[in-house]
Amino acid sequence: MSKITITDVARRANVSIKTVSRVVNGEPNVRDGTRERVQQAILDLDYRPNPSARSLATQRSYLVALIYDDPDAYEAPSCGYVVNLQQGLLAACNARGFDLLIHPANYRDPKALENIAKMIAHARPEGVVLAAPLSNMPDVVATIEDSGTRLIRLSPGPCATGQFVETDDAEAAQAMTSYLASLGHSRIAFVRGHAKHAAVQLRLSGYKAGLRAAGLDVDPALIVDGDNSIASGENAAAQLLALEQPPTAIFAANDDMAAGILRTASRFGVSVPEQLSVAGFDDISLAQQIYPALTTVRQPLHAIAYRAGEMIIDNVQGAHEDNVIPAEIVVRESTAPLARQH
Amino acid sequence: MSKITITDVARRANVSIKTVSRVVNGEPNVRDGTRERVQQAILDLDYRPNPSARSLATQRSYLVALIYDDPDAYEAPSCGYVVNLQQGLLAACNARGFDLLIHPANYRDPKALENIAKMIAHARPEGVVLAAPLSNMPDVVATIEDSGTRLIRLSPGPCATGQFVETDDAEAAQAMTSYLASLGHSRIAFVRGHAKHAAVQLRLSGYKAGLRAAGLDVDPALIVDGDNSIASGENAAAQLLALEQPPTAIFAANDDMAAGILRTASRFGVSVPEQLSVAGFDDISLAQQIYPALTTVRQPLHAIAYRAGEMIIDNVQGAHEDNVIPAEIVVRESTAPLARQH
DNA sequence: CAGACCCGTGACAGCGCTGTCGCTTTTGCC
DNA sequence: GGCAAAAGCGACAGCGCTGTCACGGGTCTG
Repeated sequence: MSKITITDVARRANVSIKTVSRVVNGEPNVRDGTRERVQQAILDLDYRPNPSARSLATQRSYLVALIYDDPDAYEAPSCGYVVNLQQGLLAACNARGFDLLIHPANYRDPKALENIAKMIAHARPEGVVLAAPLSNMPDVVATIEDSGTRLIRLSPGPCATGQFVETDDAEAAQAMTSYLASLGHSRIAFVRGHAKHAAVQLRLSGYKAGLRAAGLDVDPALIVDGDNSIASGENAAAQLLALEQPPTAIFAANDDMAAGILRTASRFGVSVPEQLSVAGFDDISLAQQIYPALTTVRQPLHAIAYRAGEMIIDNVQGAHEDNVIPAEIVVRESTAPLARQH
Repeated sequence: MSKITITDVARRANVSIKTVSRVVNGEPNVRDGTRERVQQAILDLDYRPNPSARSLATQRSYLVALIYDDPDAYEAPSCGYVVNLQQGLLAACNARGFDLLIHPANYRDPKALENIAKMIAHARPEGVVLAAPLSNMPDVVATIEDSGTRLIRLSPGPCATGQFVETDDAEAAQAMTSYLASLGHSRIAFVRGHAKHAAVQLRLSGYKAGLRAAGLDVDPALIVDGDNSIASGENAAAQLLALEQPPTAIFAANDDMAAGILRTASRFGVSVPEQLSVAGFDDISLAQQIYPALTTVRQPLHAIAYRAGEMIIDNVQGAHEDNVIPAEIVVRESTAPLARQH
């Protein structure tokens, strides 16, 4: 329990506490010799500035809050999303002497907004990073903005105002579709996600763009709805596989649905990837745990969160293109070239 | 940006700031009328005490730190473990006006210990909750104890000293084994986990006790090693299924290995649960996502973490039995009564 | 070489809260 | 009714740090 204060250091280095403060904070106007003397004293005494005292004096909290949808709220929790964001943001915070506050919010809880407001009023973070899907919920956004706290939204979807960091979902979906087409598939189906998640629309249009780029037609029969759950993926696959001309590849707007597709394929006796290629989106941890491991799109969550942290702490505005972090296609076992066996 | 201070409240309620402080902290010796007047003023002004000022004055941080193994360090990240602990601890913290600091530590990083020490010296949490498997690493424990910070270990394994919270792994494993036996299985195999995780030993002895309780013999051929990874589960299952007299049920010491067993069974054309029952341990999110959904043992992680938080914040010692939280068997699709079909 | 200026440093007053102590009422009791 | 004890409340000094300002001495101008 380090009880060493700035006064102890000052005494040992034979300077005033203000000079110690200058050295600690890297302020100018300290002679090199003095600076070294102080630094030595700090080392000798193992002095650590008291964050509370500093906060009180500077009127700053040195805190960043991460608000995300409570994973419990999902049927199939995508903890990986949360943990990756935490790590990225934590990295940005720690590098700058900030601490991270995590705040899971269940948006179906009527008190969620109140809890957010309470947290902000209590801890007074200098900025809030709002993860998807909360990031495109107007009331959540409004609650945070009303508090006067800096807000960075993560993948808020189209028409977003204010500051945000995102991946280009449309581009990523297009790339995946192109990849599928490059494997020889021409009947590529798409399973849409929950309409509430704005990214879903972008993924759909990317899918369409990918088809067009490959010279393929968009067949409405090959586009079916899901709601992001595993179960909805199962249903969608059942619907698609029952088609007169079933697809040879299915691209799902998220990994959970892709997992559902895999399950249905297994039930139908359709082998993946031999008879059917399946691709997902998100690269949740499940993607590499299921069999066959899922080809999917990986969002650079760590990088996104890190960038958001930088924006808050370094108070940068950032050119728009700096805040679009490119996604990456991860090819695993669930996709393969079209077998010419008919 | 609430700039309301205790002085504003005092002025409005016509009392001294000290009395406001008394009301805020629920101290005695305030007349009911005065108390109400102050509370009304607090409400009117929407006053929130400044945590930094309070910390500075009380010499306390109102912080609890959760240190856990960086999920990135795993091949198959068990994010669910981390997220559940976070939530349980957060619940305990928030209920008491505490904040939570999360600190992922990669134990293979040589600077991990240094980082932990740095975090503690910087943020000065009032207590540290150390998650497994870090909780039974002597150097990690020593680092935290050296800092003089209160430490609560989670499932530290046998021979643990100091304060800890755990589930009775042996009892849970015994219960699962008994359950399997009650389904009619007599050839029940066990896949051990990574030797480093102390809980693994307990689970094995629970398995043996379960067999004995059911009047079954322990067959060494049915006990194989794994290392907690999916791949090791695959290998173990391959080994077991190749036996002259293969088991009709396999109980894996964790869910990842159980998932691997499922994969191998699928490759071998052995249907689960019809021809083979499979049980896991941990109830990670994967357990309900794979097909067939896994029968497993659920650690009450939320409750464990909540209890740890209580211990730190309320400074309770706690009778030993209060700190053993019972686990629960979750029956899903991967286990079924033994088919009498030979 | 005088005046203007900058550099390096320290004294001191807060930041918003709690702990201590002392003073004034009220309460309890014979 | 009188007195001790307890209750109710306020003044004030910190907690450890930073911001402001003042001051002495050196450097730069013309």
